[in-house]
Amino acid sequence: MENSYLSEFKKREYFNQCTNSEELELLMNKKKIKAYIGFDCTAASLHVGSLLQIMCLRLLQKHGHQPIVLLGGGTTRIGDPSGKEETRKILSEKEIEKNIKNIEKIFKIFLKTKNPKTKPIFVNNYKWLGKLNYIKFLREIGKHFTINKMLSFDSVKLRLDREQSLSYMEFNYMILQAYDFLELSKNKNCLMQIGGSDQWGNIVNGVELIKRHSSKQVYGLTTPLITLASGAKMGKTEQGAVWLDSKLLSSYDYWQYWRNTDDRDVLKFLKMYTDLDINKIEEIKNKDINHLKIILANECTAMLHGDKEAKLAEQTAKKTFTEGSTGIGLPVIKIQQSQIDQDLDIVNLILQSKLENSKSEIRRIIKNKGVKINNSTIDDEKLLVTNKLFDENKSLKLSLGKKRHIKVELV
RNA sequence: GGAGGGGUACCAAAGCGGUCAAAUGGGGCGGGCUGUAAACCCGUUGACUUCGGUCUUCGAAGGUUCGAAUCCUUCCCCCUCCA
Repeated sequence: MENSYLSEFKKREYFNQCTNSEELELLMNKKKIKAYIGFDCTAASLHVGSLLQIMCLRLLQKHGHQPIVLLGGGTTRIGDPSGKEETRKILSEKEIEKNIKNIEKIFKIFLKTKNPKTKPIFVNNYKWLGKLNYIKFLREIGKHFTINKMLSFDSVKLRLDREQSLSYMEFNYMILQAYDFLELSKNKNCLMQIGGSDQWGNIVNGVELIKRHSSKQVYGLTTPLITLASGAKMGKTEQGAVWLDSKLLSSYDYWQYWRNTDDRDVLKFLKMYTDLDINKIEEIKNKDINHLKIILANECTAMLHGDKEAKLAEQTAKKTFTEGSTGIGLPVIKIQQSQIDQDLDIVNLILQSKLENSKSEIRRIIKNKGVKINNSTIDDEKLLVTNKLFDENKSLKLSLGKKRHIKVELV
């Protein structure tokens, strides 16, 4: 009992609601089950906002249960109205397929794929939703839903209350998600669906549909919406989304994201986003907070990018922030000698680095003493980049503010 | 269908013929303090610039005017009350 899936789920603060906590606990102690989470494929990759869900799947594996990853090729074609104020844009089939492939790769990093009993099962609901027969669907599935009830769900009610249009297509989303669950319960013997708290309504619908349709008891479990101590939502920064994809966000930047966690969030994040043992976290929780942040950053980065990258990011951070030198793990941009010959100035150099994309903004930062080359403040916005600025390895450190550092290499 | 109120920058919200690239607050960015935290303090916050200016922006399109976010016309959208 002590170390069951659900108890650890709760200890790690993943728990928000469950359709039947006690029964599920008993069931999961008695046997290993399959559980699924559905992921939206609107974007080309996943970001930190989905990480909690991924951690739930990892936890399933840890306790010997098997995760099913539903990549919603079908439902992405519809668009979940939950928590949305407006109709989302609908993607083309091609884009969705591409996104699914990309996202699947991410799961293969986070989830263990060797053990046949716990390796993730990937499913795409387009496989069954794509060939639904409308009349048959209405007769078999539709009869179990009352409009009265559907209208009472927050996702629908909110839109109607605000007199914002909700298309019939979107209105059907919850039925399709319920149908997904039914399909997985029938064909994969899936007994549980996990999701964010905004999915509660959709999940309950599935549980009820399965009960009516197949007289089977299945369960729903939700995680809370994670907000940062600052009040912001998890996963977004001013620079953009915190992607779980090295092509979209470097391991160094990923490490930095965790390293910059608010003091008040550190313990929570250690529990939620690392594999560290709960008891161990309790033991170390009074240690120096900055040390804990480094542990957090290392654990999170290692999980996604590997130990090596995590170590490198740590060393680079140490060199950059503590010693003020240039760490080898800093993101690099390359510039051509010919550009220097053609009088490349500091503003255009920064523009090329993509650290900022407005010349006015760059000039402003220079005026406010925010730009440094090799740790010395630049006060002339017309400064030309010369070979003298580069060291013997033909590189130079460019800094914007205290946190944004980049290495410029001359080729 | 009838009567009002409103759409202003990333968000909220003032302005209601020139001094408006547009008050103020939040957010962001930069600096200071510190611990790559929070809080706090200072600066900054449309784009481009040869730093003289130039261009684009107050729901959309037209119009009046030397001059419009501000006045007029049409259209679109939102809110409140009545039916």
